[in-house]
Amino acid sequence: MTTLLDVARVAGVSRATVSLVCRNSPLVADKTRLKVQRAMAEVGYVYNRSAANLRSSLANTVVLIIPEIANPIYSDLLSGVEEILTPLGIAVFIADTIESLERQSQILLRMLEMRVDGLIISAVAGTSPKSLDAYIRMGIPVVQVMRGIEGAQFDFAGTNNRLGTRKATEHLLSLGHQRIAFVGSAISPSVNQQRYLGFCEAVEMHGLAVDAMPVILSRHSFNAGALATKTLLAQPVRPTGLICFNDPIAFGATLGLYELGLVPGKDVSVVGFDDIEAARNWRPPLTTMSIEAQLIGKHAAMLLAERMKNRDLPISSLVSEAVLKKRETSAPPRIRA
Amino acid sequence: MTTLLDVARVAGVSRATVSLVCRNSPLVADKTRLKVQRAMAEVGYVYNRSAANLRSSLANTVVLIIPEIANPIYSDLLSGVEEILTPLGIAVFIADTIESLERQSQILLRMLEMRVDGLIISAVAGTSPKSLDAYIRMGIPVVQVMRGIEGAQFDFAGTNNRLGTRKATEHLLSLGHQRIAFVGSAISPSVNQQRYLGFCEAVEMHGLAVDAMPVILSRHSFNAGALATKTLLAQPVRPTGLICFNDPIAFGATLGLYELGLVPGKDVSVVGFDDIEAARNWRPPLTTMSIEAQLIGKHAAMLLAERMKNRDLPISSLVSEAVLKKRETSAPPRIRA
DNA sequence: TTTTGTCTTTGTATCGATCTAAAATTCCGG
DNA sequence: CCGGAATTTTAGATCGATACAAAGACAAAA
Repeated sequence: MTTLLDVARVAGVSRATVSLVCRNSPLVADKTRLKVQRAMAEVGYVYNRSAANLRSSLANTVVLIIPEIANPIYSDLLSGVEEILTPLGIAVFIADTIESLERQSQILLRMLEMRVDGLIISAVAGTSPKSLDAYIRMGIPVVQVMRGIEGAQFDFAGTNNRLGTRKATEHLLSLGHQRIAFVGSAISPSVNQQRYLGFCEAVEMHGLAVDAMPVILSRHSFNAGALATKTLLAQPVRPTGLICFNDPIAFGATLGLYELGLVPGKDVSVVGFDDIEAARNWRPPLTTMSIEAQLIGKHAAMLLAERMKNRDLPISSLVSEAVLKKRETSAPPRIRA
Repeated sequence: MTTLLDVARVAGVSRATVSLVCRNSPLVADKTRLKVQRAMAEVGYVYNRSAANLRSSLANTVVLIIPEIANPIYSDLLSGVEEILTPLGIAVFIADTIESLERQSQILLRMLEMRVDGLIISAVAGTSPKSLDAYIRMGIPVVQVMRGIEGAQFDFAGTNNRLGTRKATEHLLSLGHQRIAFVGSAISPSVNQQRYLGFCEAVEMHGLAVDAMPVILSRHSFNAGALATKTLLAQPVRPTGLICFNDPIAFGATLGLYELGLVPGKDVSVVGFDDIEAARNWRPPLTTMSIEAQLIGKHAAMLLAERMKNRDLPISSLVSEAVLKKRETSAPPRIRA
């Protein structure tokens, strides 16, 4: 295994100089730099980050902790994060907690032991702020993304859920729908609460009774969305529009409609939430609220980068607004009420 | 920041003893171990992995490099890998190359610099075996998964693609289908080649003409699958069954059928490949070939673990057989030919 | 009591890069 | 060609855990 010393010997300079070249410091003269780089190539030198990290306590590494890697919004989020951090020479690792508190604390400990430079976390429901105390003690910046931790004092990047569903619901109301169902989440109670509130706001602002609007909770799968939809449409008075908690549920809803011989966007309108990539590739293309996950990722990364530069900044939130993507699953209701 | 020395002082033992406790060595007496653990808790000690890694050149870390994190088969793969490696005290990191050779080499370099203990890689198309030479030089074990690298001498875990599509096609043939289309991949030429071969084999073994079977290539999106399907069904002689390259394309195919007013599994049969979680949650549940990605993940991890113990083992492959998951999108053709 | 052997514990050198402060070199105007 | 400033380079200590060999503790056997 070759080290700085080997390179130094071949290049005929000191260890310290080679180290400076590694970190491309402006201190070294161009001639020397070239000589060193040639020597590095010659001996096949590979930088040892553990050693560097031990001495400098800078890992140039940030971890993105997400609850469910299979959910495509997190890959959008990741690409936003990388867009900001990669040019800064920071590597981004991903860790998947699979919605398990135990796994999450394992991962948190591991990252602490690795002395990562920062954390972007979409915490599992029920996470205690105490589980991040060690990070505060060690001065490692933490940014919350998408999901906040109750009672935690960290920067946050996310979307305005309440406003988002309000806009979605207003869209259907303005198309003339009078009976709109809310297909909520049985998985993320806190976010669901916010999104349901927005739904209620829109309905009330339109002078309709919230009680008249059916509500059902669903898991985040196609099948669950389809079942929920079939249940809703089996009721005596059918809704003409569906506001879904997220896109996968909305996809399930359209599948459920097809099974009932109904055409989404013609017989019943369906609106999703998130705007994952599949939404624009759906048939028919799904009307949904875009949270612009990639932008949220950029926000989170920017907050983290700022705080890495200066830990005394006041805590801040970057809450973006979801925008309506009107596609083909929403239209005026067939029969005006 | 507290170190081994701080703990040692509080516990009244030497630094070396504390180090042994960290690695829960059986050498320390139970009484001492307890004393040390109490001291650790008291001073809030956090293990420093960079220091440990520098000295022992053991990172207890393995990286899984995948080309597309949004593809759900990789999350199954990951869970299989973790099932094997986590109990061994090895942390698994995920890195996403987003099908970019440049990003892949960045990541490979980074991992080398971190002196990870092993690599499981599903390489980007066009990867040169040379890009892994440094790993051979440094004696870091590498296992290929799902996709092989042309000309590389590493262990491999994956599925038998040819046999898989052969079985899928035989399933439709045995149901009585005479005209079956192959909806291939425009993205992964090498895997597509293998899968198409299996399709041809089945057709020929059944005494039918391969030339009579329509073939079309598709990207891996719902939309592309739907379009391909509509193109196929616009032909004068319609296929009664579709063998799709993977599940997302098959999903697209069912959506395309719905748009044409046809019912998947009744009017036209659709068979997918991979058996991602969404397949059993699809409406109707999708008939598909399960590659058991989780099992493949376990295989890859086992191969890696073996090689970490002994680098002189002969190179080996673990190729598993895909199994048919007969669900509701396949049935005998409507009109017998 | 001494010897032997098993269990535990420890002192010290070491891993490879970085920090610091100081030394060496170069540059330039006078 | 010199002095002083600016630019480069360097020696040596250091980060925190681990390897190794050797020492200490203790019980049982002689």
